[in-house]
Parts: sequence; C-alpha cells; structure tokens
Amino acid sequence: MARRSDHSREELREMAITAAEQIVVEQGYEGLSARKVATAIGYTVGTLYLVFENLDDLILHINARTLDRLHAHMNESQLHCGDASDCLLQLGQVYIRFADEDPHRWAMVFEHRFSEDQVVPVWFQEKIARMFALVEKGLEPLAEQHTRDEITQASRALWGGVHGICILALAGNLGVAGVDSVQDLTKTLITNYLKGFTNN
Amino acid sequence: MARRSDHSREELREMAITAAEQIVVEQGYEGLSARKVATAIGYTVGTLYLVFENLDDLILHINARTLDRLHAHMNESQLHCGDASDCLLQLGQVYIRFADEDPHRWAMVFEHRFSEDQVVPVWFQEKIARMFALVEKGLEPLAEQHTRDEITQASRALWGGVHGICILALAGNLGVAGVDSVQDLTKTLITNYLKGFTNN
DNA sequence: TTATTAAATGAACGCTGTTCAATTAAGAGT
DNA sequence: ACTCTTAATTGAACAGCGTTCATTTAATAA
Repeated sequence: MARRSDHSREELREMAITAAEQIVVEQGYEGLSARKVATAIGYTVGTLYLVFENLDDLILHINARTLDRLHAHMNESQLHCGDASDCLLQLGQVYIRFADEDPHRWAMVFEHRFSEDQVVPVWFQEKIARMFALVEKGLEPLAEQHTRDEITQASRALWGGVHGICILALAGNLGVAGVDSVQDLTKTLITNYLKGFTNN
Repeated sequence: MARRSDHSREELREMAITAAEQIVVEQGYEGLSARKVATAIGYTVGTLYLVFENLDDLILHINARTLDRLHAHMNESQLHCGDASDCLLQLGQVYIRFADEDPHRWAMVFEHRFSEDQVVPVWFQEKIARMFALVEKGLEPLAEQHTRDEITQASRALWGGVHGICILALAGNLGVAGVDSVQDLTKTLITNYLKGFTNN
C-alpha cells in the first residue's frame, strides 16, 4: 500500500523525537523548532505534521521519554539503599542529579506550558503519578501510624518540596551554586521533614 | 529640548509596564507581545525599543513589580500572626494565595527563562533574596540551637519546598484540585519540617 | 504502460522580536 | 512669520516561528 516510504510512520516519529531530543539537549527548549527537527531528519515541515498533531504533541513525547528515564533512575536507586530514610534520601539525590545532568530536557517536562486546548493524555499523567508512587512506597515503612491518605499527602508535600528546591536552584534563585549545595538542601528538607513525619 | 513628547521616557515606561501587566493577567505570558503593548499605549513597536532594551527587559520590570507586591503581602502577614510557627504557616498561606489569585504574573516571575546573555541585575536578585530573608526571620525564634548558616540553609530548603508545591499544584501535576488542597499540602510540609527542625 | 493513490513537498499566512533609515513636529533663531 | 535644527516617532524590512494544504512525486496494481 505504502508509497515512497523510506520510513514508516512509526519510524518517522521515532526519528523526529530523537532528533528533537538532541536539539533540546544542545540548545534548550528555546532552540527547538519544527523546521529544525524536519531538517535534522531529512524531511520538510509538512511531513512532521503528518506524524504529529503539532509541536506540543512532539514535546509531549519527548517529555514522556524523559520521565521514563527519570523513573528508571529513581526506581533503580531503590533496589539497594539501606534503611527507609536512606532510601528516600537516595531518591532525592537521584532526582537532583538527573535534573543537573540533563537540565534542558528536565526543564521542558516541568516548565513547558501546553496550550490550553491541548489535553494532557492519561498515559502521560500516569508517568507523573508513577514518580509520586515511588515516594509513597518509600514513605510507607516510616508511617505505621499514618493512614493511606496521610501518606499520599506526605509524598506530595515532600516531593513538591524536592522539586521546588531543584527548580529554584537550577534557575539560580536560591543563592547557591553547584550541585553539591543543592544536594545538601534536599537532604536538609528530607531529613527534617521525615523527623517531623515520624515523631508524631 | 524635547520634541513631540506627549509623555516623558519615564511615563512611557510606566505606561508600557502597566499595559503589559494587564495583557499578562488576561492572556498569560504567551499572550504578551511587543506590538500588543505598543498598540495598547497608543505607540508603535519602535518606541517601545527606545524605552526598553528588549522584551526581556520589559518582563523583568513586570516581574519586579510582582515581587514587590508579593513581598508586601508576605511582610504584612508577619505583623500580627501569633507564635513563630503560626507566622511561618501564614507566610506559606499568603504565598500560595498570591500564586493562586494572580497565576499568570506569578508564573512569569519563576517560569520565564531569560536569554542567556541577559544578566539578571543585582536589584532584581535582591528582591528574591528579600523574600527568603522573611522566611529566615520567621525561623529565627525557633532556632536557638542553630547557627546562622543552618538557618539560612533551612529557609532555602523550606521555601524551595513551598514554592515546589505551588508550582506543581498550579500546573496540575500534584493530583490535587483547588487552593484548599494546596494550602493543606503546604501546611503539611511546613509543620513536619518545623517539627524536625526544632526537635533536634 | 498506464492508472491509482499514498507520501512528501514547499509556498503561503499571520504571527513573532528587533532594527534603523526616513519622517514628523516642537522649539530656537532670525 | 518663516526657516532651521534636532529629538521623537514611525513603520517597513528581516529572519524566524507554527501551521495548513493544494500540488507534485513516485511506488505499486492492473
């Protein structure tokens, strides 16, 4: 059926996402454009729009991959990590390191605002939820006297916190320089929070 | 000396900033453009560039005003606020309420990424620092056994945390809806953090 | 060899930030 | 009053953006 298809639709999507990721890594979100991606994969703009709804759609898929990698790192860190609070600290460290080492892709996940009519698909929301689930799981052993809801609440508060430090620090708004200082801040937050959370 | 000056340079800047604020409030950061601002004040694009270096420069001044208002609210909340931990809770509530009531202007302060060669002026950094100073001041009464550095560190961690909850919640990434839930999360974070911070 | 049809193109539209030669008009000098 | 000077203001121009879609191209089926 297919005509002049050097690549299938799926291959094209794959190529486009990969090329776009490269551009984001090198030039940041600002440097990304439909024409650049098209050129990079040896096609023209029009083709890109046969395979993606629009740029937001492409970005969504890049972000999905970033979240997958982030989740893999976080998950991996939980396999061998000592006691419960060590595990949560690990989780924080991994999060910060990831953001520091791949700032452009990380930033795009959390800073890109999709146009209002663009609905965030469920499968994407689940990738975010999965991250919080890891935190929740890490909190469980420390929360014998807490309800399920309290644990959920705590995981959101704690991870919101880690995320906030990460964002402010990378934007240079925390008056700290270097990853190590950010790691220290995260440790401060998690440690103190856990102390309060457990000593009820 | 001046020719055809219906408005002085300073008046022009004032008008432009005010008009731009209005656009951001109504249409968000995405809706802001040099031509729109120029039209709104009855001038053309060229004039805007006589009075601002570029769009980033204009945005910086809008953000400065937003930070001033935020600081005023936060500061005001500290005048009559009970004991030390109540005061810090107040600070958090005010921060969240501000972001919720003026999301577009608040978001622009923390989400707009200035072009790399644009140096963030010291007077602007000071407006950020001033906010953290308020938190630091709020922490002091609770930190008799802590050093100055520890208090600074704690204020950054805690406020990074509040900020993170705020960002994630407003972006819809925390699985919570409504300001009240965000306020609850903030309370959770601050309360537990303070418990850990004080019970050393 | 031709007809069919999906794949791919690229010009076009309306927008963006930014620049700067050209125009306009207010005040000074006569 | 008229001209000259000069600062204020304009708006066309440039290169880029996201997005659309009539047109062209080429691989297959007949």
